[in-house]
Amino acid sequence: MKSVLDQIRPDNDQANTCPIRDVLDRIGDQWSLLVLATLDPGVKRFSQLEREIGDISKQMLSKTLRRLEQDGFVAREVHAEVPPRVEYRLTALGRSFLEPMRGLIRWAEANQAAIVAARRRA
Amino acid sequence: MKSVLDQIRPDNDQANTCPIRDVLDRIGDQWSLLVLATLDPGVKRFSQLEREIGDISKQMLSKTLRRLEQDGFVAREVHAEVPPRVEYRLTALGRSFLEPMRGLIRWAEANQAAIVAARRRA
DNA sequence: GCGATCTGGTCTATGTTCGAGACCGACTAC
DNA sequence: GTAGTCGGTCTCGAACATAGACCAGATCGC
Repeated sequence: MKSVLDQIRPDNDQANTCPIRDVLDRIGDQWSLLVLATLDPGVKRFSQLEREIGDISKQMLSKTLRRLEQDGFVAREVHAEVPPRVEYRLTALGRSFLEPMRGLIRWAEANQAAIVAARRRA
Repeated sequence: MKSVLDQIRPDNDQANTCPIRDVLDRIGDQWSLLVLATLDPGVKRFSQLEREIGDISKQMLSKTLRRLEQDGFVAREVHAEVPPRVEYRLTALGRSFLEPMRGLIRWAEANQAAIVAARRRA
């Protein structure tokens, strides 16, 4: 009778690290998912990500990329040229993460109208 | 050749409201998902949610619940008694949202070890 | 030479958000 | 009268995000 969602609750983590809270605290911020999605088609440079995302600040892009790299979602490759060239790409882990995300995205597309309607009613 | 994930990018929204960004900005915060998950088994009262989640402040619980109610994920029912009794329950929309979430949660469970390992390596 | 330009960032000042915890009304139990 | 219950709200300081200036180091036009 235990729901998968039970796993999300804090009393379920022996070592003070509930997997879902851990993962979602890093992914669920304003930008991480957006960066991952933008990186989905292939390798991109810093300024390319900046342009494509549009409304992210350099600082947040930098910070987000560094954390995603730390966590093994993206790989960073520096080319020692002038001007410098830095490339970012998804790792296998990053790509595998986007799989379940697509389900959520489909849900969002299908149900946004309902949410907007509820918002208007309220 | 268009990825579903393309939908996430800002240049895809005519009316400045990309469905996925819209939905995830509200759901992807620290607490919303946690509240929804806690509400999954059934009706709960305010202080019950507070106790079960544990590390949420009253303010954030209140704010999160109000936004989830606004967006049509949860329903709020006040019983005019003393002391007051307020019950929260998932709506059909809220329940349907948890479906795709389960995929993400399974991914988190399966891959957290890899993330922790990457973090240690970095 | 002299400046403008390119890149991938960092630094700083300002604004927004968050958690802790005090406080509240209305009523009950002692 | 004093304390406790419940579902919140208010205030305060701390943490965090944002915009935008700034940087090095090399190359380009003139």
